[in-house]
Amino acid sequence: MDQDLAIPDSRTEVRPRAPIMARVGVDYGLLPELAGVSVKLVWVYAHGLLTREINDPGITPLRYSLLEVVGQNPGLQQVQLAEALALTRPGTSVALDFWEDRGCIERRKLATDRRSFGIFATSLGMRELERLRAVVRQADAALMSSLTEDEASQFRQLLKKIHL
Amino acid sequence: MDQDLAIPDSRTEVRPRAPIMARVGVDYGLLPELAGVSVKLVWVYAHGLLTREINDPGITPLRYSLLEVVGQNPGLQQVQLAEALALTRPGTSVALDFWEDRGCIERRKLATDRRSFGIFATSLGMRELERLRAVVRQADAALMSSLTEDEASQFRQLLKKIHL
DNA sequence: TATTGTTATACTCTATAACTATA
DNA sequence: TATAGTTATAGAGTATAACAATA
Repeated sequence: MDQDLAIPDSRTEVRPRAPIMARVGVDYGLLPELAGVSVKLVWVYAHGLLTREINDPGITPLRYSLLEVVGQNPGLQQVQLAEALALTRPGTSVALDFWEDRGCIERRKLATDRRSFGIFATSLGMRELERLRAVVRQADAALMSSLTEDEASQFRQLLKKIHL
Repeated sequence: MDQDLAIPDSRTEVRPRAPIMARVGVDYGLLPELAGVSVKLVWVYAHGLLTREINDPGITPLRYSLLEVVGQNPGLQQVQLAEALALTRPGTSVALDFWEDRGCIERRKLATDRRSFGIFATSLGMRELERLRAVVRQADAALMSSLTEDEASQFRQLLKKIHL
């Protein structure tokens, strides 16, 4: 697999469609001053890195997040998963179908309320989750690779100060 | 307009669908450690803030960016605009149609190459751009409102170090 | 009557393909 | 033959609406 060491010079390939804003002859006006614009560019970059590192068109970052929460919280109902990840109920259904088709999760009928299920990761699902965690950690490290350790930890703190 | 002073406590209304990750009883596992996850949450927050501040469903952040570049670079061709903003040519066409319908830009036939146009902001377009700049600056300030001045400037620097 | 989950449907973005008019 | 721009079309992703089963 040639993606394992593809951290250093791969930024241009990995950024599929994002403006560069260091282009000769184009004046971006206010845009480079806006934090929001930089946030978007970083997000596009991060999403591209992760998508490439995962290397499986079916597994989106969001679907990985779902598997992560299922693995960490065995037996949650679909409504609870939907709320935890800010998904709609139909979206949750479809995403769980995806993981169920891959044998990674199972829906177990609840004895107490036969309308709903408890969602559990299978042992295959737990192995898949472990595999994805390594991949995701690597993509996140690649995202931070232009920062020092101190800068990266500052960056994480500042991000949380904004969204928490 | 009640949105003018809606900076302080409006975060929950402004964040339409983003997980909170400080929920009791749900373990998010690896997710809170990932910078990429925080970047996405901040982006969703920023997009929501800006969309609400603009308060016009037609004017997306991307369309504002286009008007900004047109205003700063009179006479660019559509292919150049497309490249500068990493848009497809069809996407550029449609976005320019939007601003042309609003009387904000005009396509002027080039004498040198009758296939293409020079794109210019009209005087109405320049006024609209000025109006939007104020709105966008305000949304960006709101995005940074939980940070001190120093933190905000650090944050901008770190973002650029990642995406530039 | 309200809730869980599913299916059907629609809407937005964005991407590609096909077309025109020029070069 | 290649390029600028447009129009048509198709694919994700995500939203709502309608439905079936159960409470």
